[in-house]
Amino acid sequence: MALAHTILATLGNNALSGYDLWKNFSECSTHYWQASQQQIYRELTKLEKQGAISFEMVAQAGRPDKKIYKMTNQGKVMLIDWIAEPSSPAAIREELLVKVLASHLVPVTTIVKEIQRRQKLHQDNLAAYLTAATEKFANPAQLSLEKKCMYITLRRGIRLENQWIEWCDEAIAILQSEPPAN
Amino acid sequence: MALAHTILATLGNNALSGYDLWKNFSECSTHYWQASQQQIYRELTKLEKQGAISFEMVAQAGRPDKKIYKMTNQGKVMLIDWIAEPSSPAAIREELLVKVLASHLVPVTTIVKEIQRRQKLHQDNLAAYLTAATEKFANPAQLSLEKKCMYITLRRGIRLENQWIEWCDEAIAILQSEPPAN
DNA sequence: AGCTACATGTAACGAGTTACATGATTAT
DNA sequence: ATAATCATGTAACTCGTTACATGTAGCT
Repeated sequence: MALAHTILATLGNNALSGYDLWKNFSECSTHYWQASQQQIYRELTKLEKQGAISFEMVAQAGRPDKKIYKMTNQGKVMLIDWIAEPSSPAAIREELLVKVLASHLVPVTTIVKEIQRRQKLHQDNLAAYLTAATEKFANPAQLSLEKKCMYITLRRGIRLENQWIEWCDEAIAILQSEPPAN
Repeated sequence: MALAHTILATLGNNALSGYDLWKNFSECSTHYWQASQQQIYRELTKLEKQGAISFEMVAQAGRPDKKIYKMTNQGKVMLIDWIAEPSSPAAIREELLVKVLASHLVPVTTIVKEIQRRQKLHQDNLAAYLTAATEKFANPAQLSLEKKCMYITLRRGIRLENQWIEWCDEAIAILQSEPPAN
C-alpha cells in the first residue's frame, strides 16, 4: 500500500522515469523508505492502470526509450487522503538485536566485532547525512515549505544514526564490564 | 530467514508453546522484532520439519492440548552459525516520514496533529520500557551475561523512543516556524 | 450475555527479494 | 577489455498480513 504513496510523494510536482525514481529512492530516501528497482517498476505499472499517474514515452539518442511519469489529479487526491489517515510506527525487525539477545551463546569478541562493524556503518551514514544537511539545507529558517519537509526527514536520519552510534558504545561497555562475582 | 533465528534465540534454554512464544514476542521483543501468531505457528512447523526444534504434546485439563517446543542441538548450531554472519541494518519504511515529505500539500495542522499523536505513542512506549528497566534490570552491573544481553536490547528501545520524542518536537518547531519573507 | 485468555490451525493475498534477461553508451 | 550508468521488464519465491475457523474456562 504505502509504496504506492511513497512513489506519489516522491513524484510530487516533478516528472520522472522509473529509473529516476529508483535513483532518488536509493540516494535521497534511504533514511525513510527503501525499495528495489523491480518493486518500483511493478508499482508504476499498477499505479498507471489505476489512473494515479500517467506517462509519456520519450525516445533518446543512443539510450533506451524511457517513460516519464507524472501524478494525475486523481493521484494527488489519493495522496492527500492518505496523509490525513493515522499511521502506525513501522514494524521493527532488527537482526543485530536478536544476535545480541542470543550472544551469551558465543564468545564476547564475536558480538563485539559485529557491533563495531555496525557502528562504523552508522558513522559513515551520519557523515553523509551531515554533508547533505550543510550542502542542501544550509539555512533552515529560510527554506521553502517543501524544502523544510525534506529537511525534517533528514533530521530524523541524523538523529537515528546518532542514536545507533551511542547505543553501540553502550552495548560494548556493558558486554565488556566485569561479570558479577559469585 | 531471520524469524526462524529469532524464534530459536527466544527459545534459548527454555521450552515454550507457540502461544508462549507469541506472548513473548508481543510483550518483550516488540522493540527489536515483531511477528504475528500466524507467522510464528507457520515457522514452528517449518523449524520442526528441519529438525531445529522438537516438541512434546502436553494434555491439559479444561484447556486445549499444547505443543511444548525446545531447541535441538542442530538448532543451536544453526543459531550460533547465524550469529557469526554479518548482518545489515533493517530496511526502514516509515510512513510518517513519507507523510511529512508530502505534507506541503496539506494544511500544516494536519501533519502537526499526526506528529503529536505519534509523540504520545512514543512517550507511552518509553514509560513502559523505563518501568521494565527499573523492575527487571535494577542493578545492571550485577546482571548475569544472559540478562545483560536482554538489557542491552532494552536500552536500544529506550534510546529509540527518546530519539522519536525529540524529533517530534523538532519537526513541529520547524513546521510552525515563520515562512521566509519573499 | 459478552469479553479476555488459552491454544492451534488453514487459506488467500499483498509486499519484498532474488535471479534472469536485454542492450547501448561512457569512462577507466 | 571491463565496469558502471542508463533503462525496462518477467518469473519464481519468501515473508508478512488479514480473514476465517474452532472450542473451553474464567471473569464481569
